[in-house]
Amino acid sequence: MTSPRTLEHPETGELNLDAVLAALADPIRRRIVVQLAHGHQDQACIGFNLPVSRSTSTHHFRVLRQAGVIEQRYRGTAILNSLRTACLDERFPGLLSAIVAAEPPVDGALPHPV
Amino acid sequence: MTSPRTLEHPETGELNLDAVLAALADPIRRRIVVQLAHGHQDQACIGFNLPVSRSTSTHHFRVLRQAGVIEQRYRGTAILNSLRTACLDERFPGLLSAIVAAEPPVDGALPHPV
DNA sequence: AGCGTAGTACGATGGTTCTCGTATTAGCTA
DNA sequence: TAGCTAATACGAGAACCATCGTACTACGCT
Repeated sequence: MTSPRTLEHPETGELNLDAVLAALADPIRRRIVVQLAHGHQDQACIGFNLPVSRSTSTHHFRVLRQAGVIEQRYRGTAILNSLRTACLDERFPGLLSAIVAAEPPVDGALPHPV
Repeated sequence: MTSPRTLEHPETGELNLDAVLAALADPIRRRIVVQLAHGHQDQACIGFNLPVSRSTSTHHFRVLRQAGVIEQRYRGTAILNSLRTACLDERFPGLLSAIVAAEPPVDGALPHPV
């Protein structure tokens, strides 16, 4: 039996405003965040229907995770993504909600409604 | 008499979250914004005591202006900078204050106190 | 074992950004 | 006019970033 795969996440106290803002400055990454904020917690990467290739998608999810914006955990072959709302709000109160509120909900994100 | 120099600013309705977040993702630019927010409105570029060369400083102020974060207007040979607080709050409510609040006040920014 | 699915690793490419130094412009003042 | 100050223009270098395709790993299912 091999050890289970793990993913590195910064702790709440390590969250860095530079990294968080840089992560959220990209429209594709903001789209991911908005979808997570609008009730699509624990969705696999592939469910976000992003307009980029799989490898680029991996890249964007990794940037969000390393900045501490999302949490990713394995589940079978997939990865479940969730927003680190509480951590972000502790370190940078109001930031996430301001950005999510400024962004319109994503259209056509889910081809087959859940 | 030559026509007075002018500087291009985006209108409130043209403010774009991509550009604003990218502008605020840089620590030097955020330092400028924090100083402006903490009561140093209408300060000339040179008064910010930034740890970069003059040309780099010009670059950062231009990025902030073109993103619509600051307003710049000529006054003699200098440029007076001010935060576009109202515009930003209209388009992206709570964003600016969340970022300013997340950033500690700048130490040693003003070598000779005003 | 074999196959399919979800995601990663790697290398490459093209574009953007941060940084600088030097030369220059605009306005003020002596 | 000459000199000073504040800022810009321009060109260059280095670093970074988004994107892709291909090859690969890990897991679940049949």
